[in-house]
Amino acid sequence: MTPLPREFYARDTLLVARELLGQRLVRWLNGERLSGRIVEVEAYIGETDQACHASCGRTARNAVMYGPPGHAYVYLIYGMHHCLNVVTEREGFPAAVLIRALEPLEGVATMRRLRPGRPDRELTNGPAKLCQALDIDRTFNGIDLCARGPLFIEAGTPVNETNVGTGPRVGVRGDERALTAPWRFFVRGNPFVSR
DNA sequence: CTCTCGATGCGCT
DNA sequence: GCGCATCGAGAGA
Repeated sequence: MTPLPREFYARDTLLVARELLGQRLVRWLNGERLSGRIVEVEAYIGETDQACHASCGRTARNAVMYGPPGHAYVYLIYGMHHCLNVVTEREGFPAAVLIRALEPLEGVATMRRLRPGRPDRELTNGPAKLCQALDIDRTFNGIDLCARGPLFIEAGTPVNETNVGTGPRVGVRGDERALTAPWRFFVRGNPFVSR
């Protein structure tokens, strides 16, 4: 329907991360609407966060994180997988939320075709898996998620506080703070949460 | 189910 | 040249 407004993203990253749970990620692919409910995210906040791609300062790769909020930051990892983030906070401050898992809602048949041989629970239960299921690659890096384009986030079903789980981020490296900060948020008990 | 390990491209030092 | 915000195959239990 309507993309979430830029003001949604132009806030504290931990608040945005928490409130992204339950929202709906929408992807238009060849005239078909694919979508999923966001059930797991992680926050990456500023140059002092050693797990953040901006921890070594601004580069060509992480430039989008320094830009205005509400844009997609998509990167290639391990030479073969893509990960989707949404840029948060004010322009000039590098921060983003990684979308780690979705519960498939629309276009499941197409997702199955894009991830052949996988059971339904493994269509979108990881950051690179969901990019594969929704056909998201680096050509989406920098696109505006607040426009009615091929990729955006719209209002979904809110997640009650008692159903929100938190914990340290997955697969990160860095100092004690990076390893232990509880900046991963997920919907408790949801079968599509990764790991 | 759990664990281990290799794949593979590219941005950065 | 190194190292990565991951995934999936294969082995074992």
